[in-house]
Amino acid sequence: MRRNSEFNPQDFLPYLLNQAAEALSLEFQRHYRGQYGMLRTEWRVLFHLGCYGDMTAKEICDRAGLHKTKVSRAVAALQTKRILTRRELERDRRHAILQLTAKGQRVFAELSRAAHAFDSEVHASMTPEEAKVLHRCLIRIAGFEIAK
Amino acid sequence: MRRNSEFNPQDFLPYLLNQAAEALSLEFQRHYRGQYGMLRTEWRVLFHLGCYGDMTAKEICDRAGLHKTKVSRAVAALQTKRILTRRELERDRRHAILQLTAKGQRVFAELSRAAHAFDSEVHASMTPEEAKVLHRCLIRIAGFEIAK
DNA sequence: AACTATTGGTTGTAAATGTAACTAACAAGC
DNA sequence: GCTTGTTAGTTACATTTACAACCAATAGTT
Repeated sequence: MRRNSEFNPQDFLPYLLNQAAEALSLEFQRHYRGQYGMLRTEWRVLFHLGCYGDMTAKEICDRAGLHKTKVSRAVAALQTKRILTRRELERDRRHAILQLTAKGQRVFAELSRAAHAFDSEVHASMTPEEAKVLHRCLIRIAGFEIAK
Repeated sequence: MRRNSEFNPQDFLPYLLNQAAEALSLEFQRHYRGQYGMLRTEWRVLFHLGCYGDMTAKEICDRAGLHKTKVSRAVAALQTKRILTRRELERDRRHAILQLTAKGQRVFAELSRAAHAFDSEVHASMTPEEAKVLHRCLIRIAGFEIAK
């Protein structure tokens, strides 16, 4: 079979985007996985709680665009790791506010520093203007929905 | 717990990149999954064979950055779907050249068109210069390795 | 030829994910 | 109060993926 020269994987945005995302994720994973045995979803939940403060699982789902079962399991795991605790609301016992423990805050601080450093390292490979354009495009794409 | 205002998920490149990649992948998945019941790795294998012509599983692994077990299973699945066939080399019976069947070529042509259309749609949300910068940055990031 | 190493690829099994069904708490209508 | 609906969250089960062990073919060494 002959080669199709009109199109190649690197020019297909979903593909390229995935390669790039995977490269960075794999690399950064070493920090939360290696040091704390956390999974990606756990790190994300921790990240959100650390950045935005206490909130319910539902709020994390909405903000992070994660499915509730994923969050549910991540929360359970973080709980057994003594990284967060749940506090039920008396006025509505369906809700539970999640909050980081002292340990959770330390871990977040640590990973947050690592994330910062990592981010800087990646940004070092581009100019400030490139970074700005990249950020803008990604934000736009992340909110991409079926326009049809 | 109080909010950490110095940093937020949207500013962390691996996170943002993941959100963007997932948004596009989920969206495009409808084409290969819905129409042909293919998994992402299968679509990738098909994509590579369609774009670059016949090759061995190993070559797909290297080009696509996929693990051999993933490719092995995707190839098996595509084989039972009559999308590709394997032809063993006489000079080295460890290798098998994978090639698309007529059906495989039709499916590739179809999905390739869809990919093109999808790509254009995404690019419509940015200027040509933005697209160029985005592409350049992603290529660079996709090749990102531990520099330490 | 016999012995080890390497390579291409597959298979087995555990971990992780997605989907749907479920429970419990509350809300609204009657 | 009782039914119906909704919301927050969990659990069960089927797919998918990751990781390691494995097999078969070849290459390299003696």
